[in-house]
Amino acid sequence: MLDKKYNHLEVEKGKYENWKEKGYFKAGDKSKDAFCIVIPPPNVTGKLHLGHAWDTTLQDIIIRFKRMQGYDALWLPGMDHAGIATQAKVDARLKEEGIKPRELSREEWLKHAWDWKKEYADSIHAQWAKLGLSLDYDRERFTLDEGLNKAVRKVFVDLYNKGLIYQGERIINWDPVQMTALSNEEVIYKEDKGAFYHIKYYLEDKSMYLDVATTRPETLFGDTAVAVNPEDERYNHLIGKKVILPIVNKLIPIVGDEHADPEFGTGVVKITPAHDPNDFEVGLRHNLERVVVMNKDATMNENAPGYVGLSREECRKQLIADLKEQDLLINIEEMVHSVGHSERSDVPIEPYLSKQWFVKMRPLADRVLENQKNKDTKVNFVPARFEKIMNHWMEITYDWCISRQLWWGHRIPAWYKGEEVYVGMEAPKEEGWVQDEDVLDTWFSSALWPFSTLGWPEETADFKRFFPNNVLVTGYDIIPFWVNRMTFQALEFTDKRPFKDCLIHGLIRDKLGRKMSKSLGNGVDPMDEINTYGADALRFYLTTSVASGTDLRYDEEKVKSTWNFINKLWNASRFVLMNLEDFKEEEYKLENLRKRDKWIITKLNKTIKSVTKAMEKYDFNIAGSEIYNFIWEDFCDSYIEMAKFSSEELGTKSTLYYCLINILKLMHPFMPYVTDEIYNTLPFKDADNIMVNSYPTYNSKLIFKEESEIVENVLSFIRKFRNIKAEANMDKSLKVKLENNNNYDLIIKMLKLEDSLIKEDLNIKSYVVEDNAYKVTIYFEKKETEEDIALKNKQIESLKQSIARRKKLLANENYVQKAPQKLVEEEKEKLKAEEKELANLEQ
RNA sequence: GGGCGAUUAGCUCAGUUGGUUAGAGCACCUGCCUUACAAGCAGGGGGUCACAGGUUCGAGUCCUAUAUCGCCCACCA
Repeated sequence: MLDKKYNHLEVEKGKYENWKEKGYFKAGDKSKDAFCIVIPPPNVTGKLHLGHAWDTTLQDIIIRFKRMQGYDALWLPGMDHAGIATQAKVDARLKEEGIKPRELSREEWLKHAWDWKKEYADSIHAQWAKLGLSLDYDRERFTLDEGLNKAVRKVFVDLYNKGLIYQGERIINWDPVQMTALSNEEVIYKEDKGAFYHIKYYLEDKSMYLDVATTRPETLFGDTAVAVNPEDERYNHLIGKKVILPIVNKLIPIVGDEHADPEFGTGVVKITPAHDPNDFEVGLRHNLERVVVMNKDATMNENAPGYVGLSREECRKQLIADLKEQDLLINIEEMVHSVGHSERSDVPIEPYLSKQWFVKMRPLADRVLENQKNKDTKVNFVPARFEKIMNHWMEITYDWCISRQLWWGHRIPAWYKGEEVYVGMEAPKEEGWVQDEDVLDTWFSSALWPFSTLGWPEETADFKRFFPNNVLVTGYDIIPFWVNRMTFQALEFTDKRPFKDCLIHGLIRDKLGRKMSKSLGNGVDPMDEINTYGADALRFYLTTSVASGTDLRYDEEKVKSTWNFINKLWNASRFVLMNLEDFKEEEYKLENLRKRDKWIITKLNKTIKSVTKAMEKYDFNIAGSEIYNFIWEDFCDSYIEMAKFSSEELGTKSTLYYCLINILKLMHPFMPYVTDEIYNTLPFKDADNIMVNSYPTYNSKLIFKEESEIVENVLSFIRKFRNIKAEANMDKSLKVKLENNNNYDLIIKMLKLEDSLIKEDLNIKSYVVEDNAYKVTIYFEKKETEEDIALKNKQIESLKQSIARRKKLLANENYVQKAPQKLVEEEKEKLKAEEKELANLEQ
């Protein structure tokens, strides 16, 4: 028998290990239809946060649901090496230990990194277990696995051979702390206080100067021109002349270029092709020299004589002082502008001319856009509006910088020998080839995740069976980084979408709507919440509180109230089990049922139908509230109360059993632990474990319309009676007269009316409670007070208003003609009922 | 500058293809220790659905405009 109170710590203890041991999480039954989800691999950089808990629980719910429905459901786990993020953390730890990371050899450093990975992988495994995730660990992958490595190399080589990967000197986003290139997606723009520095660029003959405004004066050493707009009549006559580059005192040309916007700044712009992407383009058009003026750590190099070795910031300060001294500074105009920062190291990125590897995006993106037009092969976003984010990105896309000057990642499969370049799966056999030092962007391997984890490029059984995946679950913030890239890589390499559906959720915020962050200290550790309220409560709260795609404000109070709900389920189960103590399997028959039994069976079947429908559509908040209402209101508050009066009958016992086992199954995907616990205490069961059991199916034979209506009437009558009794503040001395009908007994019992009180010879009539088939006259021995009369008048008034409204509506010919007939009929009936009630009250 | 979302009860959120007296949880008020559960039971109060128009017999829901908040993308010499 269950304990008196639900204790999540007791319930959840040991269960996960048991499930794992029994092999319930393993896929591979070929007699069933396949269903597959791959987990968005968490980074091996830290603890899982509430967002992970939300994301993975959604997947676990889907996979448990599908497994119960009889699919061969594979949920494939794995983790991401998270190149730059992990390297930054490993470096930080080494520094704490007094080791300078860059002074280690690559091999030595990698040893530390793999130690780190192991440590964090262990911790992630422990957290997954706490959450109860039914992952198939036999198929777990890591992005640096040999298999995935092979997939990465194959994709790189193939794209290279197709001309879709190239090496080139471009302006890229440079992180001067991590000293690596970044993709545009890894740059976060922030509003920073800055200034427009207006500097005098004198004409060669010193007859006049141009007012050049810049936010980055320190790049002046790399200026190889100034540009004006050819249409700008203030300056266009100067095109072709030369100006003296301040401080450096070398001559640079004035060029005419569209890039200079006459409306912006002073209309004159300095051109630094090696330190600005737009200037780079201008430089190409005018064949300008590119002068790199900084080192990789963003200190000034030898091209900034007199400033060599200074940091960007120091150089700017010094340069401004020097310009001032030489009367070359006009003024400083303070302003706020947005500056790109590195996502990981949070320092301002430096646009930097550098030789890197790029993916040519246009053809790949076009293929995605084309595919999204075909409803049979497109990725279906849920909610659908998120498709626009992907499509927009595909429309404006630019080439993807994929090389990173890091150690932690997939080494680029390119080898050099003098000027020669070799790109291939393996190193060239001959002597003298040196492999590219760089690694690939983390997202390059993540983009292959839905198929590389299944064994691709080999034609493995798993790949054939489980690809495309059925659904991918992730937050909307990851669409540009990941969903987009998985989509074009899958189309390019498998000719298929990576997954049929893409379920999008939002971000977790704190109670005040702020993002959870370390700096605000408002983060919540899901493991703490699990200890306090249990994984089941956390899971149900996270997945049923908001509609898909919207952010969730985390509110601990609600987790608490979810705990109460589980306690309610727990106690209802206790009641059922107490009544099933001697119940035997052969006695379990849905026969000789009372109306009340048929009513709850009907309700349950309707609930099964609507919950299943909601689950199929990933509407977990709807599924959740459907089950919640069924359990609490229908089953506990109504049925159990009625069942108490017939609990000795086999029909009622069977109904209790039928309801409980189906409730447990409906709840199982959300609350695996507590449902497993209760399922195991049933007197007899239909499977070894609830999670491998069949999901409830709607049975139209168990819809008892007539009996249900009668019970509905009884219940609504009971509600009405209690309502009037409470409103009129009647005490226990009330007397009733009950007229009519079949469920007389049930009503008396439910309302706890004693037979002795039912008399017809009382003298003061107060209220007649009437509801379709039933009628009760309530008498009570005290006289009507003024309050009673006022209340009665109030009721009469509101009834009159309602009647008037209905009459008006029914008098509207348009309504009667155009509205569904059923609605009109209902209106008419309600009107009749109200008129009758009014007549009673006015007696 | 372009796009997306939000705006519903004191708070957090639902609200299916428009169907006519808008729901839940928490909070609040009243009465109950009714042996499954007081972490509960019974009952109750509380909303001109941001705002202004429009379509319709009928609008929280569809259309147009506005406001406030949030997010994404682009630009920012």
